[in-house]
Amino acid sequence: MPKQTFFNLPPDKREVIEQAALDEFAEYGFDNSNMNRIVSQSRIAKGSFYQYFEDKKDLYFHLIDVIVSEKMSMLEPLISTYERNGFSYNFKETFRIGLAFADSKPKYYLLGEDFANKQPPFIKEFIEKYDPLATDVYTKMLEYAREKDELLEDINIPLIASFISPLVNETTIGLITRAVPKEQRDYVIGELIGFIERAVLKHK
Amino acid sequence: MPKQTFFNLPPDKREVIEQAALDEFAEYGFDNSNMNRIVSQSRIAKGSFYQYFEDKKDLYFHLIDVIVSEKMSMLEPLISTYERNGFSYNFKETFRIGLAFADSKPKYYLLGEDFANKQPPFIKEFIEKYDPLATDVYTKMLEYAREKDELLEDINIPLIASFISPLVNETTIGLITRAVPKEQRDYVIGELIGFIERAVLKHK
DNA sequence: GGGTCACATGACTCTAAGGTCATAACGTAC
DNA sequence: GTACGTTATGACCTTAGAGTCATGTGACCC
Repeated sequence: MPKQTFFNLPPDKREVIEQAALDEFAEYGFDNSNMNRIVSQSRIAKGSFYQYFEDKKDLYFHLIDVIVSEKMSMLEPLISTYERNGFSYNFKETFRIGLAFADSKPKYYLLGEDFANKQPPFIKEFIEKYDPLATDVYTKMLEYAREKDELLEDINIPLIASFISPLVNETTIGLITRAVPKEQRDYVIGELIGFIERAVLKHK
Repeated sequence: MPKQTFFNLPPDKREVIEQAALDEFAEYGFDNSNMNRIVSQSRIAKGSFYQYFEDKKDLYFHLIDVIVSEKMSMLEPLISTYERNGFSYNFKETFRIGLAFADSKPKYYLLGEDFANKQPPFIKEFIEKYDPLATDVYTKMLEYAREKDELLEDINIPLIASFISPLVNETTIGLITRAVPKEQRDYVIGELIGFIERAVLKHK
């Protein structure tokens, strides 16, 4: 939590600081962010900063709070009508609003996704090198399925492969890091497979 | 690329170094890893290390190379039979092998997912705080769909919500960071929605 | 047994960057 | 206009940790 001093500041000054921090974190991620840059962008002295916040982490968490609550307040009106509408509508609208939010504040999104994501410079090389490998496997799989006429008609193979890839990755990581026991794990895998099959295969 | 010196080393010495580096990166991630720990775990002098590798990054990339090629060599026999088998079999087997790989070398996986992932200490607090929010939205959506009898019978709502969440996130990030133009974007979103709907909704 | 080459060593250097502190400026009250 | 609380300042401190270098060791050759 920022110190009281921060909340005593005139709003526009606060915003300048938040904006500078946002720019920094969105560009460099937490680990590679730099307090000197943040402070000079904010046009405040370093000492001042430490009168507002405990430390760098405090600032970061504060930003996340701001972002999450802004996003939630954009979504809330819709969420409160979920009950009245069909799944497709709800999903589409939620996605649309989420995307609109991300568009209007791309940096918010980048920051919010920082951990789930990559810091700039050298990670890029990396992604470019290895990412294709992962989706390639699914692409192949889908192509053969098409040859065998198992696939639904208008499946865009590379695109769908790019959907499957993170799904499988996240699930795998979840299973490993949470040390899910064997049976439960088989269950999760079964569900995931069912999920994907329903989405891409013809129904018998 | 590691220097020639590294490849001249007796294999077991090389492996000790690789193992130490792996442990370190898997536990701390690249940014928070520490050369002194790696070096002392490897039981070599720091100076020696820098006779083997250009720098820390060089080591990291080397490990990734090792991992990717090991994983690929585990998958290759299967991939070469994709053509002969059905999608379900291919998918299941690929997943199974991937998971077996991850299980046998959990650290490989953690390292490979490092960027796509979170470093230990303080990120955990974070995830615990905010992650539920995201899947919650989908959970709600699915619950209402069930009430309306739109949902397929044996959908495990929280689990499926946990599948949807990374899917949407990754796609959103992709759209934003790659600055995909409007029409193409609508197309991607449409495909994603179709994908999910086929996987969770009853067919009309 | 000395010369050469490849590898080994760890104390040391160097720098980046987070965080501090003594002091100044400002505002409000009396 | 003096006193007190609050906010501002930036030079400075401190530490962590990546990377270096001068020197040592040992294998092999002639």
